[in-house]
Parts: sequence; structure tokens; C-alpha cells
Amino acid sequence: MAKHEVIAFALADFFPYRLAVLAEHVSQAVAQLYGDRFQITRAEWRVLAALGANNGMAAKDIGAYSTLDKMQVSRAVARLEEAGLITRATDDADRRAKILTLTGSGRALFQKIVPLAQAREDYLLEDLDPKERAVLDKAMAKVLARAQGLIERG
Amino acid sequence: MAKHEVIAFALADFFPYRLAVLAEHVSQAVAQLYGDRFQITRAEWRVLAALGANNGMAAKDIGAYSTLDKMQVSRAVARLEEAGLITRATDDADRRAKILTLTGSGRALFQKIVPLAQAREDYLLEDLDPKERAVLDKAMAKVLARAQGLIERG
DNA sequence: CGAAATTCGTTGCGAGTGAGACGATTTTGA
DNA sequence: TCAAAATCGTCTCACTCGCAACGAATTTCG
Repeated sequence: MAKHEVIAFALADFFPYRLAVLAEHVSQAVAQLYGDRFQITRAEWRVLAALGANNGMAAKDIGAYSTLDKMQVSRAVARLEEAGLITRATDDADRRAKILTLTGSGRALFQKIVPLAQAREDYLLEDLDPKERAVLDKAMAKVLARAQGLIERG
Repeated sequence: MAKHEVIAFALADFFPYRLAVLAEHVSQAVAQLYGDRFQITRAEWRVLAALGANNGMAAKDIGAYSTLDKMQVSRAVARLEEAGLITRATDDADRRAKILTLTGSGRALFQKIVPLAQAREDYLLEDLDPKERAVLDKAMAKVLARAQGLIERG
């Protein structure tokens, strides 16, 4: 009987650590596309993607769609407007809200990025067969649900 | 034949996005443990974990072990030393390097956090059966390898 | 109706972060 | 051998980010 149990803990095997490292690297690999080539940030890319799917959303809906908080949306939107990629208009139905719309060049940029992003996604997943992808997909959803539960409960 | 193909792109199904959101939430769920309760940051936790596994490492080895860059290590180390959790000593074999060692209270804190972290890891993965865990494990390694390749090549 | 509470988006400020310069030391290689 | 290059860790500076406060508008409810 050991007086003190030896605590064995390997960071390299710790799931949250591995996930963080993986996400960081994947994020960086994708950000090369829109960052290096078109000088937009991850938040700006998400806003573009939101409007690309559903043009004319209000800022608050973009937040929900893209998992960005209102500040991140506000700042991303400011930069995108500055760059002439989107326009902002007050919503007549609720004059606190701003309706955001892609401009022509905003939509063009979006349509230029999408195929590149999809190609990169395909490349990243290329080593996984359909069965593995399905399991990965489901596992991510399950773990996300658990994590969200933990966060809500404090 | 459509003149313009409709670009369908759903952020919610985009793997890099889903991964980033998942990692963010998992990270937050774990950070509640060491952040809320012991006021240490994620970088500090990683340094503790590195030294817990291999006490007396140099700062540069901690970076390699924990996927932190030298600045993050330097700052985390400064705060941990300030808090009396580690000590710094010049390495006699290479006097540029600093050997870092957990103090008694540093080791005590590490040993207090580890079981909590492991419990949380177990909880997060609880919905996955062993087969699913194995696939997830392997998938993460495969995708990581691809992402690292992309980053290296630019 | 109208005062209080809530929501939308922006902004100011303090803390945190990353790129690059730096001093000190060690390694390389002509 | 010794000058040039590389490495270790820190520091500085400019920038980013998040919290909280805010003005404006809307909703709630007594």
C-alpha cells in the first residue's frame, strides 16, 4: 500500500487538451484561406457565411447563427462595412436593430471563399471513411451537449 | 443548366466551425474547474500539468510538451512563481535556460486539480461507448496530422 | 397610459496577447 | 580559435479582446 498514490496525468492524452490543440490547428489551416488571401478574420468570415446563407439578417441573429457574441459581431460588421462588403440599415419594424446585407463584392468574396473552404474541409477529412465520419459527427454532437450542460449549470 | 450555380453553404455543418465551437465549449467547461476555483488560466494549468508529469523541465521543454509558445510559457511561469507555485533556477549546464520546479503548494494544487479534471473528462465522454471513443481518438489524430501538414506547407 | 425592465447594438477602458527586438549564452564552422 | 549564427527567455509596443456601462428603442405590466 503506497502512502501517497502517484498521480499519473498525461496532458497529451487529456481529451480537452487534445481537442483544443486540434481545433487550434484546424482553425489556423482554414484561416490561411480567408486570412492570408483576403485579410479577413475568423469572426468576419462567420458573418459573411451567415449572410451568405441568409442575407438581410439582423446583427443579433448573426450572433445566434455563428456563435459570436454581440461585440464580436458588432466589430466584425464595422470592419466589413468599412471594406465595402456589407451594408447596414435600420430595421423599420424594430429601430434598435440593424439589417445587414452583403454588397455585390461581399457576395463575390463569399462565393470565392466557399469552394476553397469546402476543399480544405474535404482534405482534412480525407483519411476518414464514411463510417468514421458518421461516428465523429455523432460524437461531436454528444460531447457538445454535455459541455453545454456543464456550462449552464456552472 | 443554371447560369449561376447556387452556392449552398451551411456554417452549422462546416467541420472546422463545429470543431471550433465544440473546443471552445469544452475548454470553458474545464476552465471552470481551475479558473473559478483556483484562479489559474489555461496556460498556467498546462504548465502545472507539464511539471506535474516531469518536474524540473526547462521552459522550452514545457512549450513543446504543452503546445504553448515561449511567450505564453514565460508569462504563465511568471504568474505561477508570483503565486508561489513554482520556482525558477538557472540551469548550470546551459545558463540561458531556466529550470522550473513545482513547490509543495504547486504540487498540492496540481494533485487537487487532476482528479477534478479527469472526472470532467469522463463526464464529457460518458455518452460514448468504447468503440466510439476509439474511432474519435483515431479520427482526431488523423485530422490533426492533416492540419499540421497544411500549416507547414502554408 | 406610463414607469420600469428588457433588448439591440456600440463604445470606453483596462487587461491580455502576439510579433519582433533584445541581452545573454551556447553552438557552429571556417 | 574565434567570429557568425542560433537558441533561450524576457521585454516592449501596438493591437485585440472582453466586461461593463451606455443611449436608443421596445416590451412589460401595474
